Amino acid sequence: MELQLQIKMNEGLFLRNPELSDLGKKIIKHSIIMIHKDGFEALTFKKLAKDIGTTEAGIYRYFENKHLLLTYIISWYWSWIEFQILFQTNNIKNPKVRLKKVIKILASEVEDDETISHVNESLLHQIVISEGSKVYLTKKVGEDNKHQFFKPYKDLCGVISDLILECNSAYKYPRSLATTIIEMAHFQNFFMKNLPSLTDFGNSKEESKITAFLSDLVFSSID
Amino acid sequence: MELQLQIKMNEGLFLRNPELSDLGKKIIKHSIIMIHKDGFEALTFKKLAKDIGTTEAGIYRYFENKHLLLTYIISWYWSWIEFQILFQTNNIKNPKVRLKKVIKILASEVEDDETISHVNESLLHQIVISEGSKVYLTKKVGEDNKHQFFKPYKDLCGVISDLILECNSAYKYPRSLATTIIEMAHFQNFFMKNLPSLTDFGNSKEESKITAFLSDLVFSSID
DNA sequence: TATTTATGATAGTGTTACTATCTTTTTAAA
DNA sequence: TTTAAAAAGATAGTAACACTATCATAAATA
Repeated sequence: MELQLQIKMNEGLFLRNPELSDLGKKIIKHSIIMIHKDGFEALTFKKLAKDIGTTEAGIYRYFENKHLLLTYIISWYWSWIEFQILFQTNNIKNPKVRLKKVIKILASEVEDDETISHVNESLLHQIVISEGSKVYLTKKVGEDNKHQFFKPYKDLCGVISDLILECNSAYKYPRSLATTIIEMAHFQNFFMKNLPSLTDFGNSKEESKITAFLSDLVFSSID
Repeated sequence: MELQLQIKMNEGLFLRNPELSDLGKKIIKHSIIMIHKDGFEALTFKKLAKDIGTTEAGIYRYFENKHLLLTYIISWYWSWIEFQILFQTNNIKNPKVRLKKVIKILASEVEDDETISHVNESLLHQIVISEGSKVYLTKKVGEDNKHQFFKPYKDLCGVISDLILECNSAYKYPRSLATTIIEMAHFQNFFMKNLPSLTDFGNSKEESKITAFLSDLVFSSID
């Protein structure tokens, strides 16, 4: 059996769908590699083009600018993570066990998804940690939001929020707690690796401790 | 009685100390206004110079580049907030009451500090919400950290962390909880105003609800 | 009064973020 | 198989940006 997962992306993010051609997939693949290596600020379409073996114009035919390219790959990640969560928690009846699993998925290194060869999910995960918030921390948030560019993130937040309510229907802040889990899973990871004194796991650098912290935080609140 | 608060800034952040001249203060003042208006990405030294009535070179004599200028004003903010916290919680004996007050200070609009005329703290607060994390979300974090550029943020984290331990000396994650409070005070504010469905206070848009959420989160954890 | 220091004015350079155009190759319909 | 349409390659060009450099002038200080 050979399955292929295809994530349907918002059409406003691209000019030509990168999933439908070799060049498109190369753009995704190499932009992930390059952003991971030197950071988003250092990415230029010229360098990316050279890396791929095409020209600047070639990339502009797929993405209007680099911010939309970043928005694309980050959105893709959120959709993919939502699927991972639905898949991996599918058979778990107990909502608390499920929520615990969700926290773990969000706070752990991801394993590469072999069925999608043009995306290195592990690198992408690290990009989301250090560049993810730049997608909405702009003056154009409102506009981008109108185009529904943040729907995957919101959907994920919705899934977690519902799960929180399943654990405790009386809890008053399910959405804010959901975003807190998502953002902190990443921020604590970034701090642990880069500014360790801002966390309590700077020495060990074990991701399992982030899971422990978040679980403690969440279940203290909703129990 | 006339007091003047002066925050001693890390000397690596500037080439010439902006606090010591008219031009320097104008750079701070107008960069805050401009970043608040159009966002950090849109800021250029040329536009800033024109606004002030000087030339590009004039600004380069104070700051090596715009990222260091941002780092400067954000650091300044964290130092200022730490002072505000120490000052406003000075007489409060009960650590829980004090921690509650700290959460409120972090999550509320700031009032302008009239003693420092070249800084509009209220605008600066909004800048810290939407641009603050960009200061460390770069490939140069490690290097900047070595230069101690993040000391004010870390100091604030330390103050809050100590306070958490005062409330409950057995709590295992005081630092991570401190950064969670700081970051979430800002993120929830940003989401509330820009992507309201990610929070539970999107309709009312009252900052007091963020305080309520964070208090609930924190005191559930440490009690 | 002499000298250092800060500022102003102007020019120049390499790079980035595009836009445009024209040709060649690939794909798909007739 | 031919034809036309779509995608990709090649190249050029532009405005803005992030600087660096230089020289003159004004202000502060010794």
